[in-house]
Amino acid sequence: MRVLSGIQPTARFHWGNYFGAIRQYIDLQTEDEAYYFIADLHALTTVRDADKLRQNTFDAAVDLLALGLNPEHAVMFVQSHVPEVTQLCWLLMTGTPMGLLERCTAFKDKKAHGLTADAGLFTYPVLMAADILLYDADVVPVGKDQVQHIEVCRDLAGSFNHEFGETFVLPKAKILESTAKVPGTDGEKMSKSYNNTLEVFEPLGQLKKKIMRITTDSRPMEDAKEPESDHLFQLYSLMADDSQREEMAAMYRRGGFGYGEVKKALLGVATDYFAEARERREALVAKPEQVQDILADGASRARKKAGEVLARAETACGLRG
RNA sequence: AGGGGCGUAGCUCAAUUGGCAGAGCGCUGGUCUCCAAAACCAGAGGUUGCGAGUUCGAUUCCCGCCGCCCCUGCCA
Repeated sequence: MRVLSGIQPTARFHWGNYFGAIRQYIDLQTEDEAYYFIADLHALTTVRDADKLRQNTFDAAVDLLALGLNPEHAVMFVQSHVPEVTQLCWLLMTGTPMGLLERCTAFKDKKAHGLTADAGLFTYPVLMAADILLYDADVVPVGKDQVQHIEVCRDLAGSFNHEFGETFVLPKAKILESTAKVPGTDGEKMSKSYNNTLEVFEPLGQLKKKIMRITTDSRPMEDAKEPESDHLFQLYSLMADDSQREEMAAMYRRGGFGYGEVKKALLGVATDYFAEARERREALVAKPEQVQDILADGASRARKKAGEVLARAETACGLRG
């Protein structure tokens, strides 16, 4: 079994990213083989600032390592460090029906929002297919919004296999149960595009300000409140242990205490929850060359596998003897 | 490719005949609040797409380029 997952370095990771996806990816790293890459080629479709892209890519690497991604267990690399992916992308693109891409909702959505659609955005699912097929991945953990792209990948791999003979492993999507709802500072789903995020490695002073500004309802302190329906409690539950959660729930039901208290408690558990990761991050930032070494090692391991698969595909379609 | 329209703050848009670049929303800080929200007060934010030209002076006028939208064609 080989698990593969990529993450775009478009912004710093927030709680929604972590509890919704990253944590699960990291938990899967002890599968037989795990490949994790930072999708800088995909990020290039939106991040059009060289320094920013460089910095984002480095930050993503450091953050993932700090959050527990272990290069001993998983192959961790930067997408563009394995140029084979763009070569495979072309092989796949030659057989890709336009209609398949036009049907992808991610593309339709962006276009509907008036964003300029360039060819890179349009062919994004093909690059994603190359990402997956290049490493013979069996399992791709994704949120449900990405399931369609996995289907595209299977379609492309299937038709290539049909035309040129068995070449690619057909991957399966592993749909990540969104076990926990992660609301943002306005109570809506936490998302960069809603500008309501709390970042995992936010400076603590800033985190405090953001938490204190989380929107609440206007009920007075005295009222008893139902904890499950409150987004402050939902956030608290993500990071509190069982006894803390019970205690907080009891406080809600009893009434007589206010949201200000909950926010302070939330800041407390959030600080504790990510404290070790923060320390690890500090240590890594102090030694950037160590991070680069990890990425270089990951790239060379990834390229070994990628070279095999690309050669197989090139032979199948007649590009090499 | 030809014709037309557009390009100004993060967003939507103003700016008289060519005369100190503005408003709303958003953002930041403050008052208030258990914390917020609302309300009120204050503040930050700009190479006016890029480049050249005319002019004492260009967001405004002329020329070139780039990008986006519409119409009409052309090619495969």
